[in-house]
Parts: sequence; structure tokens; C-alpha cells
Amino acid sequence: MIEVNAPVTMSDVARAAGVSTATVSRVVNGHYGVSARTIAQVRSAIEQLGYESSLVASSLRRSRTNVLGLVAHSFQSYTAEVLKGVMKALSKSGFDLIIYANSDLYGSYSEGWEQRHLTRLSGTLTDGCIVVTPWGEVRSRTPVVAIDPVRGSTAPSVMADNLAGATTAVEHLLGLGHRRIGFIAGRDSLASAWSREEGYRAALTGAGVPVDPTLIGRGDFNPESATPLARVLLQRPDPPSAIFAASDGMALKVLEVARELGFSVPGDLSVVGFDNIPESALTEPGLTTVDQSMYQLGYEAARMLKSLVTGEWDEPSQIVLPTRLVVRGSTAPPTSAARP
Amino acid sequence: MIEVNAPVTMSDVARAAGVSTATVSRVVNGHYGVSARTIAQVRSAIEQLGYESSLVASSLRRSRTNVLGLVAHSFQSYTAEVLKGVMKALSKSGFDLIIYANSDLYGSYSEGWEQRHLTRLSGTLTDGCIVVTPWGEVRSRTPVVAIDPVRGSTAPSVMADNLAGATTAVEHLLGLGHRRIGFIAGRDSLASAWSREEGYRAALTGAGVPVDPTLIGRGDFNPESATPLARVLLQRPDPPSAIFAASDGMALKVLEVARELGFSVPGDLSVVGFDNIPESALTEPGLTTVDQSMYQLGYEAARMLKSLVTGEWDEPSQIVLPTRLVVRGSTAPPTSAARP
DNA sequence: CCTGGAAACGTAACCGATAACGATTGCAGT
DNA sequence: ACTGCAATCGTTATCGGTTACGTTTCCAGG
Repeated sequence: MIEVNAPVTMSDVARAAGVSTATVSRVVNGHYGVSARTIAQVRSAIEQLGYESSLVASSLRRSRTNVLGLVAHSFQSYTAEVLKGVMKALSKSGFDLIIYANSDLYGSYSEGWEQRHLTRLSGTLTDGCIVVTPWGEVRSRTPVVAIDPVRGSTAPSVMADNLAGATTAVEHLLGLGHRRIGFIAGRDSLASAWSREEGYRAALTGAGVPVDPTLIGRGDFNPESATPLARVLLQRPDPPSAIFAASDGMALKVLEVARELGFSVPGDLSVVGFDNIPESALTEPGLTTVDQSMYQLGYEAARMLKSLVTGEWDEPSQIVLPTRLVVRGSTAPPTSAARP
Repeated sequence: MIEVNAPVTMSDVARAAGVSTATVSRVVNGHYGVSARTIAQVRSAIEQLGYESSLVASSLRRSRTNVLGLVAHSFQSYTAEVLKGVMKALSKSGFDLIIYANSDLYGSYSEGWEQRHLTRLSGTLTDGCIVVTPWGEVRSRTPVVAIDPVRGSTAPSVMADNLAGATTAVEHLLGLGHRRIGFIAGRDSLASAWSREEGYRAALTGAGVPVDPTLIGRGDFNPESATPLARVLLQRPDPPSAIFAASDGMALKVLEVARELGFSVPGDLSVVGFDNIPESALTEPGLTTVDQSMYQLGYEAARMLKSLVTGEWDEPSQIVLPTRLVVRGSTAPPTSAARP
């Protein structure tokens, strides 16, 4: 039942207990300088009135709130997995978590969202923030850890070993016999997108296969961005026999387009993704992909942020986590029929 | 790069523009009574200083914040799926979302968490809240929608048709020929747990199979709670030939225990869950379960909350969504060998 | 020239909680 | 009895932004 009763404030408690708000504050925060008898009175008043301190009011005044923040521009599987890791790291740590997600009012990928959210939160709702896939460098009064940071950033961050992961993925395709391998890139400003493209190029070059720029499509990690790119690649007279997409979300769209255009996977086309989001295992065939343990990314980011906030600072400021190739049904040797 | 520069406040802007903070506030909020020239000055000062209004400060004074809240006591797959639906419903709605999750400081299932969080947020950070699987009725100044509410609640809520879903699940097992069917119940206080147990009983009774109380284990939806219960059921001299768990999380634990004790699934034991979390499709064999579209639950809850907050109120206050049986590999007809 | 009233803007009182500070009291030491 | 210190508690400024209200400015109408 929703009782729209007036909120109980600290002064209500103070009045009920016959003390000042300052004393109530001291009791609530366990500070020094209150007699046992007064503490009991205040406690009982709090109990009776059902008082809970206002996060808003206290964080305006206080410097430390014991709340960490996470800002994300959207909420996809990727973010959800990261969150699980963050929650795990924060469990029983004494830190609560506030996730701030906007409603895409300015379009789904509007530049600078993280800065807006961050300044809105950091004065002073949170003691520190995790930013997932930012658009640029951010400034903040409180510590910030980036997950999948922008290229060239030297700020604290956690990311996967994207170069090695992408290289392995493409080597897997090369090992199956593919030579014409398309690539759908991620958002250019992110270090991950850059490294994954580097891995693609490195693997091809390492195998003596020239890089064909016309086989590279420029996406932005947004699944929808891959659809037209995949269509272009597959409608060529000489389509590639395999496509490596820089994220699973985009790879799933490639599968969609392939089906739509009558390509059988993996018969006519092999597809590899990157991320290993849960959905990748559910498609038919399952998506071969590079696992980057988004859970782990979240876990490490939260750990790092905690140590930054508490001032322990005993870790490197940039963590790189290993990746792992997960081979499923979407990759197979090329059939000669599919190649011109 | 993290620049630990002092935050830009409204009075900084006011000073720079040569006006009072009141005027700045009027400009920021688009209120009436500011000359075009002054507006331009203030806008330029805001631009130059990179000012962003503080969510904390403004929500302390203002009644409306255009931010909705979601409180959850933990962050599992279930919550993640719900969140996706919530975000979808809120996209481009003008409402931002704050998710508040605690760090389990008081143990993973401490009563009253949602009330604590709610009062902390609702005075007055958020315009309304969604509470996922609450422990009890809550009171709040602002509207509250419960996802999977407590038993007997008449407050606004969204839930699956748990009775029909559970009935279908058990009828599926009965149809395969099972007669000794174990049940692992969910947290008693939730309507969903109650209805799922009712469905279990109804299906058995409907098929003329007496309900054996010793085949019912009392879990709490927490996956870990199922492990000892499954062990008890399966170590009996006369173990059931099938187990229906009230949630996928618990069902997966049943699979774990079964493997550990040497039961082959579905040969010696059939297992059915409820929820259809992503992991259920990934196990070997896949888990037969009842899909309740947690995405849809979140979506509808957010839609309802929006209409409550804006005062439209054109929907029923309790929504029940249909369920769907998803048959995978974990169920099969019982083998006579497994039955005493 | 005077008046009325609207427009434009500043002042100050909030919102709820915190903390610096001062005042008062109790008590041990001398 | 006097001093010093610590314990206890109230007063008040403060955080950043919002808003009721008061003040000033300016112009049209008389």
C-alpha cells in the first residue's frame, strides 16, 4: 500500500526525542559526544517514526557518501554483464552503487553524455565513478575508472587484451582457410575498436594476406550500425568468405543480414564476433567469438575504484585482461563454391 | 586525464555573467522573466565554465526531478533482464534512471532493504520507484511499482501468470509419465513463490497424483538455497524422477547436485525451472523452463510508473503477463530403472 | 508630470543534513 | 576550593539550487 505520508526528517526525530538535529545527526552517524541515555532516546524516536536519512541532503553537505556510481549511455547485454562483476566486487564492501543511465533524449550516441552525468552525480552524490565506454576524457572532482577507455587515455582504466583477442580470431579464420575476410570496425574513438582493427590487420599481414580496405566497414559498436555495412559487403559480386565483427552485437546483425540474403552460415559465410555476450551462444548456429569476460572487467574496475576512493592505491592504474577464443558453429572452412 | 578542479557552481556562473544566481536558475530552467540579452550572457558563461547543474542540489529543493529509481537487493541475471526492459520503456521518455543496489552489508537477504533504499531515494532524488522482488509492503512519498510483489499486495505491480506457468510445467512432466515429482519452492513472502507452488499442487491433483509433502523443499529463490534441498531429495532411497524448481537459478543448482551425485539428466532425473534466464539455454543439457519474459516485466513496470508519475493513470494497477513453456533437453520420460 | 503596472532582476528564505564552534556541565587532580 | 580537561549538546553557517517576494526600471496612459 502506498501511503503518501509526509517524509520524516531529522528535525522530526529531534523534536520527538527532545534534542537538536545535531545530536540526531551524531547518533545516526555514530559520532562522538552523545550520552548513552540520549542515544537511546534518539534511537527509539527514529524507530517509532521510521526515519531514514536522506541520501540527497546528506550528500550535499558531506564529502564522503560511501556510494559509488556507474554511468552508462545505454543498457545492453554488455553493460549488464559488467554490472554483475561490479556488484560482486562491491558486495559486503560497505559501498552502495548508483547506476545512472539516461533515456537517450539526445539520440543514442550523443557525445559528452558521460561528462554530463558525471558532473551531475559527482557534486557530491558519489565518492567515485566507473564510466563504461566513454566518448572522451572526463574531468571530475572524484576518482574515475573507465571500462574500455578512449584511445590514448592514460587515466585509470580496465580493458581486455583486444589486440591479442582480435589477432587470435582472425588467425582462427585464416587457419580454416579463409583469405577474403571482411571486418566491421567499432567506434573509432575507443581504444578497443582501434586495437581490434590492429589485430585484424596484424593477423592478415602475418599470414601474408594483403589488407583490402574495401572489405572494411566502419561501424560504431551499435548493433544497428552493422546492418547496412554487412549488406554492402555481402552484396558485392565477390563477397568475403568470412566476416569478423568488432562486437557480438554487430556480428549478430551480420548473421541476420546473411540469412536475409540467402547466405548459409557457416557454409557460405563464416562469422566471428567479439565480447561473448550471452546471446551469442543462443543463435543457430552459435556465434564463434572472443570472450573478454565483461564480468571480470566490471569486477576489476570496481576493485580499482574502491582502492582509489579509500586511498589505498596499490595497483597499476591500467589493467589489461586476457581474452579467449570461443569456437562455436558460425565458423567453418570456406567452400570453393562461395569463392569467385 | 582526471583534473581535480573545483566544481563549477551556479554562483560561479552568476559571478561570471554579472547576474544573481536566481537569474541563472531561471535561464537554466527556461523560466519566464529574463531578457534576451541576459539569457545570452548567462548561456555564454555556462558554456565557458562548463557548468552542469547538480542533481543533488536541485532535487533537494525541487519536487520533480525527472529521474525514476529502481531498487534491487542483488544483481543477478533476473535483474539484468528486467533492467533492459525498463531502459527500453524509458528510452526517449525524458526520464533518467537511477538504479540503487546495496552492497549486502547486512547479509544477502535482509528484511526491509527496499524500505531503506526507497526512503533514501524518495526524499527527493526520484519521482517514483520500481522495486524488484520486495520483502514487504513499502511506503513512500512517491509512486512505487513492484515487480513480483509480495503475497496479497494490492499496490501497483507487474508479475507473470505464475499459477498457469507452474501448472503447465508440471503437466509437462506428468505428460512425460513422471509421477514422483519434487518441488523446490521460492521465498514464501512473494506472490510468485506462492502461485508457483499452487500450480504444482493443482497440476498434481488434477492428474490424480497425491501431493507428497516430503518431496517439497523450502528454498528462497536464492540459488544457493537449493543446493542442500536438492541433495536431500536426491539422496533419499526413493528419489523423485523429476524436480520442478521455482526459479532457474535454483534449477541450475539442482543440475549441479545431480551431476555431483551421479544422476544423468534427463536419463535418471528430469529438471524444470522457471524464469528462462539466459544461462538456462547454455547448460548441457539445456534447461526446460517457464519463460516469464523478465524484459517484459521491466518494460510494463516502467510504463506503469511513468503514467503514475505524470498522473495519467490510465491502466490497471496490477498487470499479469502470460508465460510460455520452453522445452529443452533437461526433461524426458522417466526410465523404469530410476524408479523404485 | 504623475501614476499604474508589467517586465526584469536581486534578496533572502528555504530544502535536510552536517560540522565548526561555543557554551555548559561533570569530574579528577591538586 | 580551584583549575583543567573532557564529555555533552545547542546554535548557526553552510552545501548548491530554487522560489516567494520585494525592488527597480521603464514605458504607456491619463
